[in-house]
Amino acid sequence: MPRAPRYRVIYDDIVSQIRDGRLPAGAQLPNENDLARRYGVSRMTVRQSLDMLDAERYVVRRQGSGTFVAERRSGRHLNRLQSFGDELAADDVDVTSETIHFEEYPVPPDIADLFGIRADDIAHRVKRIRKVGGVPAALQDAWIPYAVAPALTRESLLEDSLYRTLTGRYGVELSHADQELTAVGLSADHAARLGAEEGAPALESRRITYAADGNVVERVTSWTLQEFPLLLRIEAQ
Amino acid sequence: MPRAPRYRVIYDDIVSQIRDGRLPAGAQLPNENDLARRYGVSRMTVRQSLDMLDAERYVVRRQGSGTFVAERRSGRHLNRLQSFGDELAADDVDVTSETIHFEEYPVPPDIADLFGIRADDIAHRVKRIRKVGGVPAALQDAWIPYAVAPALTRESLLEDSLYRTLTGRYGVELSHADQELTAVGLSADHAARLGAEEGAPALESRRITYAADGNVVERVTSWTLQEFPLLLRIEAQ
DNA sequence: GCTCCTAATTCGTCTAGACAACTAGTCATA
DNA sequence: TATGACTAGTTGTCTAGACGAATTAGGAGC
Repeated sequence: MPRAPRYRVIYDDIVSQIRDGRLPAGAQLPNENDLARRYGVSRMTVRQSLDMLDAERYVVRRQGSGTFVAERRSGRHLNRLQSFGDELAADDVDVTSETIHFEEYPVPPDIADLFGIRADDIAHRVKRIRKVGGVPAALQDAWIPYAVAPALTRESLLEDSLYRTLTGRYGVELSHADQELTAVGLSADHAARLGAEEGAPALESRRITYAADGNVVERVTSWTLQEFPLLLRIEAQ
Repeated sequence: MPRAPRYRVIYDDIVSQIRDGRLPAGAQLPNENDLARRYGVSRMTVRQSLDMLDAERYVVRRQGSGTFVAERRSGRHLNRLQSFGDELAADDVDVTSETIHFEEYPVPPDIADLFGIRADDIAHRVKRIRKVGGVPAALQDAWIPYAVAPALTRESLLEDSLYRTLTGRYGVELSHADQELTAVGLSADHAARLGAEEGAPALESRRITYAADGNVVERVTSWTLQEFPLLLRIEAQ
């Protein structure tokens, strides 16, 4: 593990303060000069951390006034790379997961190509139903290269999200994800699993997640029912 | 028009070079010290411009190697706030627009509240069909406060995108947009206009665009057929 | 009470450097 | 021919300031 740059350490520290409630929504952060003194860095370095926090909507900056912890909106926020559960966490709803399929499976050629392995090599394949307040909300079909998480078990997916398992247990440093969104009609099989009608409209998402070293970490296709919108904020150029 | 900061001027200049092909995809930019000399600023200021270009995928930076113009993927890129046409511009397809409805219309209460005007005040309402290569791809239903673009005409929408009309002709400085995505089945009316079956799955997007001064600039609901995916890149936290 | 002005506070922009980390070559050597 | 060390070039990180722009609180004057 290479040592993280200081602005990253400061960013992580403030994120953890926001996550665990030490810095509640709406709270004002110490001003930039104070932060610089406290962390023992120059103001420019603190600003680099705040730039990241701002870009990811953890904080709102107001010139002349201060920097404040952002209020969260309801829905699934797509601006940060995070688990399905975290995306919804601010809603105070119960997000659960039911694994309906878990095996090590020979990969088809397109997935093999994506993962940079040989066709018919083994990868994890996990299908899960995500429920919100006990109601099925989405179905996920994930491929994970065996090398990324050799000891992945059905149990390890129960207690924690795949994202936290990968980043925590396997030390994978995530970089970014490319996501493709379309509307589709549910197949009979998928509809049955989600308790919906065949052909019911659903949001199909094909996501490829990359690690910091450039390797592909997972390829997930998911179908989300229309009652669960995705939220997205786009910055002006 | 307040004078733009230097990093923004440099950003705009490089974007325009990329847009018009002077900097083609894959080309290497001058190094940061060169750019600083050319624009007569310090390297940190150039880096601020490059940070923005990087965040919006205009360029890729490789430590030790250089900064390069990014290759574009096919589809509609949602990471930047830009017009429907610009989202698809890199695909070398012909994006056209057919205005099927244009009038000044009393706003319903929810829109009035959003715009900060009184219910039954007047706003522009524009419905358009967007076509890609002559084929209907999406239907857009937009509300624009009268005050934002008092002289908006049907003709002005023909020759240029709404975004460029607002930013160019009316000097509106855009800040960001909040977007909500769901899958829906098309209504009979919408399906007919898009040449699709009633109930065909479509991506419904409800977007609210904000100006830099905090005012709402437009509220657009759009329905996109399933053949035209949206692309999105999500950064790790 | 009210308005206007001023001062303090805060974030925004920008400088001119320094050194570290990384990449892609070149060149000597086994 | 391969390998490894070296080097030039590039972006990454960081400093210690300076001044500008926006907001807010408080006081002076009415």
